[in-house]
Amino acid sequence: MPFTYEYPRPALTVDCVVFGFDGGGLQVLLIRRALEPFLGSWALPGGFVDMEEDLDQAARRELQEETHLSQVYLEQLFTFGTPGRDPRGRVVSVAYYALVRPDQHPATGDSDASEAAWHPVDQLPPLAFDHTQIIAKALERLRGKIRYQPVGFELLPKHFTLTQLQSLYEAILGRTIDKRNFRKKLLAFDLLIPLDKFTSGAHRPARLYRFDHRKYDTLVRHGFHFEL
Amino acid sequence: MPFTYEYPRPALTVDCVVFGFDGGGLQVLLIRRALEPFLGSWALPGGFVDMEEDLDQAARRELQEETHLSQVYLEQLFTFGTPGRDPRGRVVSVAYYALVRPDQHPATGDSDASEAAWHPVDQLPPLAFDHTQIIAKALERLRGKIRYQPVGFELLPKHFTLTQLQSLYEAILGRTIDKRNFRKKLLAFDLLIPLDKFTSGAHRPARLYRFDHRKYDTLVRHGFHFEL
DNA sequence: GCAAAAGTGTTTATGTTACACCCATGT
DNA sequence: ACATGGGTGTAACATAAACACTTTTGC
Repeated sequence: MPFTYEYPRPALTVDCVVFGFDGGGLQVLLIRRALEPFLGSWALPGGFVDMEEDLDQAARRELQEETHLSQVYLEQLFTFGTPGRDPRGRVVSVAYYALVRPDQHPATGDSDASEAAWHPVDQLPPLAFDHTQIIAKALERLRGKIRYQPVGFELLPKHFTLTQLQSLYEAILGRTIDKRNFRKKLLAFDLLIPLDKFTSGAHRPARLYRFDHRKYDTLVRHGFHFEL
Repeated sequence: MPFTYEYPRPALTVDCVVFGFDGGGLQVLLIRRALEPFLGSWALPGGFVDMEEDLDQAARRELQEETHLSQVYLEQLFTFGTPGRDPRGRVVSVAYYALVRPDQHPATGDSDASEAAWHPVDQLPPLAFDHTQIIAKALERLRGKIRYQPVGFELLPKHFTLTQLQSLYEAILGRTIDKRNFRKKLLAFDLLIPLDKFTSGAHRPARLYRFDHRKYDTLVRHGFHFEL
């Protein structure tokens, strides 16, 4: 069947808010724009959606192309379409957010053409388009989500210590948490598998754990609800 | 600045999942399609986004045009863009969901050209496009949202009884709730204003309440978090 | 032996659940 | 007077919060 709509069409893009955690604060991955408009400004990785690809695919492709990231946790965030958000004309953007583990982080100041760099979420430079707003919305979503879904693990190495996990929660939620209560509560879910592996370094070694995705999925199917 | 992108563009539409509550179960407002494809099928109200209008505006306009609804609670849900979801070609749809009060309900079997009718969410007819999926996603979102944001009030008359409110929660959450505990908890928020107005009818009159939106907004600004 | 981070239990306060009877009205 | 839905409190239980010291390592 031929495609016969006569309506004018907005351009359609995807943009990705990529979150990372370095042990200290939450970071966002930005690229320097190599094209007008906003040439040279920091911006979210993203670009035009191809005619035959799904929206998620478009987001993954752009991430790959502009930041060399693949295999990340990715979720649709919100669609931004206010007329005027792009100086060139009507552009509607489907925004996504991604969570990447430290071991997946591309080096800041990557050799590639499109320079990508991590920026602390609370000290962002001026950004192209409405990307500041998009990041604000992504942060809000992440803050809400982390409390009732175990997405935090996507920001940590596969093997992590309870202290790392706690620091992550503290960084995202923006408040301190009692160590004993935190550990008690998380271990009570019985979703963290203790490993026979420990950190080494200047101080007492800490036990490493991994998150039991399989068990979590099974529990969810049986109506289980993770909460903080 | 002229608009110079050379990329092919998907068509862009909005679709609205309109929820209503009649005291029994949760309902969705559907229209019969007056055009191909899916002529005569039930579908969500929706249509093409104009070049100069915001996405929310487009959703409100389509609601007005197809169901005569205005002034409803409206929120963006998700953007559906899988190639093939529309037999005519690539169409990306930004889905919204709306909550309407019983006193705003358009009469089922409206006189207008586009026939609109309420359908119980758990007994939907076959729908056009991927609208069944869109409704499923909207329901999921509503179920999640009602527990931590006081959106339920948008589905009730401005003045309502505690029993109505409880029935609504039971309908959406799909389980029964203890009457005394429910009332205790809700009244403890101190966000329901008791009125000097009562229902009349066959039995003991029930006190009417209204939700204190102002106070809620103020509390939220001070970090308050409504939950169940 | 000291600095630095890891690890561990108990008590108290708070919130959640379970549960049964009387009340006001229309017919 | 009876049928129907409206309205109310308390005790048991479970969950969350507060809180301080010992352990292990590298230097």
